[in-house]
Amino acid sequence: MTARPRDHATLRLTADLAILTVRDGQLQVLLVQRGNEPYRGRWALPGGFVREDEDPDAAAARELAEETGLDGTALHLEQVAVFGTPGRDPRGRVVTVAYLAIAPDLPLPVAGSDASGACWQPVDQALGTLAFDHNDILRTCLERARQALEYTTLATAFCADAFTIGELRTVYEVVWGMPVDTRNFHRKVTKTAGFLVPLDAKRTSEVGRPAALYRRGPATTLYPPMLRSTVDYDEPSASST
Amino acid sequence: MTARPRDHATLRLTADLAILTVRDGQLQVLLVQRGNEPYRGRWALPGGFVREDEDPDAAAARELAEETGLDGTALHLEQVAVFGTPGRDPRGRVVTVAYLAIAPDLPLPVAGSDASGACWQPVDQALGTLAFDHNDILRTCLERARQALEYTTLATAFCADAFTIGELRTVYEVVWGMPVDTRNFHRKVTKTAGFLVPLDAKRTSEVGRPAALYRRGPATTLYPPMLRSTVDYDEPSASST
DNA sequence: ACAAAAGTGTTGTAATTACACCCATGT
DNA sequence: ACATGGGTGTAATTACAACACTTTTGT
Repeated sequence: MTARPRDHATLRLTADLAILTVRDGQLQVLLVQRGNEPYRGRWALPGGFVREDEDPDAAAARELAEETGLDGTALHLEQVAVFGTPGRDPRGRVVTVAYLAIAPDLPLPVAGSDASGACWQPVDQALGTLAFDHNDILRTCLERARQALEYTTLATAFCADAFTIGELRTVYEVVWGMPVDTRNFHRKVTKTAGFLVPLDAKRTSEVGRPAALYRRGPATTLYPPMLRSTVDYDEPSASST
Repeated sequence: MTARPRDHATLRLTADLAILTVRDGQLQVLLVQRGNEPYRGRWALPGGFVREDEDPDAAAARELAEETGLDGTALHLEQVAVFGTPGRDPRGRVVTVAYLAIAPDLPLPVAGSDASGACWQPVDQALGTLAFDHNDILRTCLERARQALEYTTLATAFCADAFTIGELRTVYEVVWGMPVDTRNFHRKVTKTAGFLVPLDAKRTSEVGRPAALYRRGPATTLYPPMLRSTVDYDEPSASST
């Protein structure tokens, strides 16, 4: 309990975001290009320092709003994990809180970003190329997102205010990377109370029968869950095994 | 990207632990009594500062070993959430990483603790009385534990090396706070591949038929999950709604 | 008419629930 | 003998996977 000198090293805290969306039938993540050393010119997850009188969650919401140009509170944002291995940032002792954010397919090419460049990239393409330990962070956030689709109504966060069941199904297929039976999916989501609220409108696309439009319902959890055929749920563990 | 003065406030990081166990048919948590201001004399979750060249996960494992007197790597330990609201600690800017740890019913009354006192307390009794924001932290960890019992084999972490199915069932009943059908539970856990490994021994208690002994199997996930009748799964969200 | 996507029906199977019932031990 | 907890059998119910099939639009 007595504070010995090395017992309370001061450090800096950042909030890094994995902002995911579905664009062009792919799962994409918002990246910024680093303008300074280290990793100058490399792509990284957007993020920034937590300010002196700021809650980490608030810092994440602020970053999210800055990067997307949208009101961050309108988007899904959740804490995922802390990454604090010494040496993970060459500039010194920096611990980061990783956040998962979900955005609908934004029309804008991301304005107002404070980095030298920002763009959406397919996660498959981004994984393995990122600066710092951001590949690990992205992988962890991806796993969280895949899991959340099973047990929660998170998938609707990928959709605009009004969406069709086909669009929602595409979210599942893209995030999980596997096909989902259209017929069973339709029944499942329409019969889960509170998942979808039907609207009195239809959307007619280029081809095919017009689809009914829905908006998000009040439910946040899915019971029974929407299960993937191949199950590989793993509880995040901090044990040093 | 340019580092303005207030953009990288330095702060101190702690790791706080909710160490849970089942004792006397109750879910209990390990608490320490604070020896210094603030909250002197109040009970709090064990924890401590993350050292200068230490990973937060390693700090948690170290604290766990100190408090329980056991090798921390033998116990289940997982990151749960970050609590960093400014003002949560009157001593200054302190952000904490909350960890959930699970221990079997330890025979020792916790030796070697560095706080002025340490003891197991029923969580029902502890909730609402703790120092700092530890009530919130404990509640969050509890919810995580309840959830993990559904989808993972975490319950075995509450048991000693060898245990009976009845003991395992008690864990579920105590953590969930609801009765579990003995017959169906037995079938469920014995038919889930990799959950339990039968031992060639039986334990005969004071009364009743001797029960077969088992040890943990290699499985970490439960499929299909062990579902509670009343479902209230809620994904932790950091959105400032 | 045809292609394409939306949406409904049906059937076999897996899993859960809610029981009744038997087994092995100490007193 | 009987109480107590361990363990098995069975039937009704629910949910799901895998299909065939119909509907509604644009070309």
